[in-house]
Amino acid sequence: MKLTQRMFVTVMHDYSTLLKHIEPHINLSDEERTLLISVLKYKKIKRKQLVEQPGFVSKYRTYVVEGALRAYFIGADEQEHTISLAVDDWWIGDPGSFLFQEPATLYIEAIEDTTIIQWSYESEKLLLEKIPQFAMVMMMRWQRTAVMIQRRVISNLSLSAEERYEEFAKKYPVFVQRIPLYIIASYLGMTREFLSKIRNQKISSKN
Amino acid sequence: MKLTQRMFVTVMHDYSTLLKHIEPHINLSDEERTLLISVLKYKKIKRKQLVEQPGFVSKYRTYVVEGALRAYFIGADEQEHTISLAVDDWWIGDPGSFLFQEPATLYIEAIEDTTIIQWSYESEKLLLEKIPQFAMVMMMRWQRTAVMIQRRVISNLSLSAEERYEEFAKKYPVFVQRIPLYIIASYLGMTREFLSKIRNQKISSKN
DNA sequence: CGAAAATTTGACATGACTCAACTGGAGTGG
DNA sequence: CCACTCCAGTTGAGTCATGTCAAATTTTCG
Repeated sequence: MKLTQRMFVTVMHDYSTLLKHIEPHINLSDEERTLLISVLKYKKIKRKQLVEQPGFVSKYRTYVVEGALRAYFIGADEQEHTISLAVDDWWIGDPGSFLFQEPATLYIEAIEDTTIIQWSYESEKLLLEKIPQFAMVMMMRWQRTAVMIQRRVISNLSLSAEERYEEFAKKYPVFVQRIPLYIIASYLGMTREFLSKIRNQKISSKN
Repeated sequence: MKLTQRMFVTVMHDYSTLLKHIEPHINLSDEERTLLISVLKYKKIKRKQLVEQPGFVSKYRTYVVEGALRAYFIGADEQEHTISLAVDDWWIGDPGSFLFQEPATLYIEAIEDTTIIQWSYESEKLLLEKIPQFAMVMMMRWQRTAVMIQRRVISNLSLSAEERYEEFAKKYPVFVQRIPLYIIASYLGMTREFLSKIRNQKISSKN
């Protein structure tokens, strides 16, 4: 009985989703998998709680097992602007702060109660050193990330508020269900009021 | 005399800027440097000439030795939107097309007569295979790229047209000198006319 | 259940766009 | 070396998409 309890504490966290995320791109030896897992930290975050905030250096990469987080900042206009959203099986963070180990500019906040897995800056160095293919996986990830962010720039440049919302709703139906309107509006670069009007126009014009 | 001529043709291209770009992050053995150089292609591009265009798969990474290129697309609004600009010692491309080897959506066009260095998709695979630290360098590059693009999203979300221009002019004085106004406007997400007005207002208000 | 947070709605304001006409180079060819 | 065209930039008048503000309503959650 004691044994099972200890097992629960030290082993029972479920890293399978994260491993499924990484393993298709890489063949981990048993040692390597053990190293990777040894470095992971499992955390539970309550709704509204902050994972990072401006002024503090970002020490961890954050992978969302389940729940929802957002990254936002407060601009000179004193408005919140949402930079990124992450639900189950996505990553989120303040990449500039982590990369250069300088104070963050973003808040990372839980939109729902959320469970995350993290690894530290030092651990990432270790992983890059000890697992030859790890850099490759990360490279692919960052490249895809860059492509995604660039797509967002493209929408911002060429689409109207209504078109941006439509594209968003089509691309991320999950977000439309789970993320409050005012956050979506701040992600799309429009006011809550205007997004509200867009939504209701759509409904009424469907009759 | 014959010998010098051959040397000119096969050896004389100046890869030093590119190597300076890469080598701080990596210790290349002589073999590795030879491999890298063997894979590079040196090209001269005339003003207005296209390096890539929509519908064609992007086969090369492009590094600008000197000159200026831009990446743009034509939106549903039939307007040109500039996605990225590159002058001396920068990279440019359609990363989505290269990564997934699917048809490009972007035009890459020379703004001035330009010299570039390229390597192919296959070569990149080779470099990743043969040069252990190459993935690491690329990872860092893509990570920095992602951070940069994200900064642009931040400006788009939180700044007015005038503020965006001011930030741009401060950050990239080179571009203000060398890139025509209508391209800068399309990069910043505003019309040529409006940017023209912003510029002239600024001058007149300085008296 | 009650307070706080999120959303909706309407009237009004404005930043940025559209259109159209004009100006001033920069090539280009005779 | 002029004449011509073409492309980039400028300017102004009118318009439209989106923002602002404020109040009413609905939803959420402790």
